[in-house]
Amino acid sequence: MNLAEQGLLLEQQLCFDVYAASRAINKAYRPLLEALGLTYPQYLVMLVLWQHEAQTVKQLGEQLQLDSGTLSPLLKRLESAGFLQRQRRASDEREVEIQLTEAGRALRQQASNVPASIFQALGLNASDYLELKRLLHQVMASVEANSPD
Amino acid sequence: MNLAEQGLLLEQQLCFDVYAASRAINKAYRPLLEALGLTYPQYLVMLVLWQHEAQTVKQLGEQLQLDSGTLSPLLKRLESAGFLQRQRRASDEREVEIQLTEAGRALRQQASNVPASIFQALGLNASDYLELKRLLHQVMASVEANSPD
DNA sequence: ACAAATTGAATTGCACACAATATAATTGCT
DNA sequence: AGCAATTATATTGTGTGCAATTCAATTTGT
Repeated sequence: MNLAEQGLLLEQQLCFDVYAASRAINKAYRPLLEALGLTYPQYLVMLVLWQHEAQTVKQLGEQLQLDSGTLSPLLKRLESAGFLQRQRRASDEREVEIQLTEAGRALRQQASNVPASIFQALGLNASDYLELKRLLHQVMASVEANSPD
Repeated sequence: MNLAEQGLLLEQQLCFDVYAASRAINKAYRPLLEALGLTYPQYLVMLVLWQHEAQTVKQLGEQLQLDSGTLSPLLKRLESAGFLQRQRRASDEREVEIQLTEAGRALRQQASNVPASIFQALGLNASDYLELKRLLHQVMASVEANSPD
């Protein structure tokens, strides 16, 4: 087997591992978030909003690296669920401001035990946790330098 | 801010990083694979088939951790594209055997430069590459121990 | 001032993911 | 042999992701 063919084997490793780990983590969140009526991407949006209540779609997209094609329908579902409201900003009618409802704020308390449960499920000690985070950031920085947004 | 609230901040870090890195990597593959007429999940299926030509849907699913709900339509698209054929196995008609076509085999040569390009784009040295792989495997093992397939 | 370019969201179209269900074939049990 | 349980795949329905397009509002250049 030549070098190129080896690549097509080794290849599958790291990138596939990131992809598989992402799906495995999503699966771990599912039962916890189901109790809150959220999917994992919806939970991420709520996390951002719990930190800073009023955000435009664009600001959410920048933090989550998601575009309006993903966020628009997701935010509508969260609005239907009663967790937030969407309204055009008066100062610039192109922007849509997202605000939590009381139910959306209340959900934060119910979610308070989720992070610890997940951390537990990941099975990493503190230093491995930080090391993994560092390596993922390095990968993202490199990849985005080559294929910018 | 109490501990639970801190978790809802820190929280976003590692799991979000894995999720964001997975999407960033997918984006890096996109232009390379577009030239081959493949998506990233389709490329993963082809990688497995290049290693071992004849596989059932179940065997592919075990290696990729994907179920028939994802694989069935994906394999039909690869069949439409002319890269593989699907046929019921005579010895057990519940199984569908996937076989590469000549075009599917030929695609391997065109893909031979993809792994090196991606490795380059990841911007990791060999030891970081292995460390990241190790940590992701550890996460997957822990997570799957808690929420088995 | 005002046409052209830009910006922010939404929409459309396509391709995953995955839970839940359905269907058909095989195996196991008696 | 015959029926229940199991197995392998497909289908359905919901929810992302993201490229490409559209549309309205704002900003820019002259």
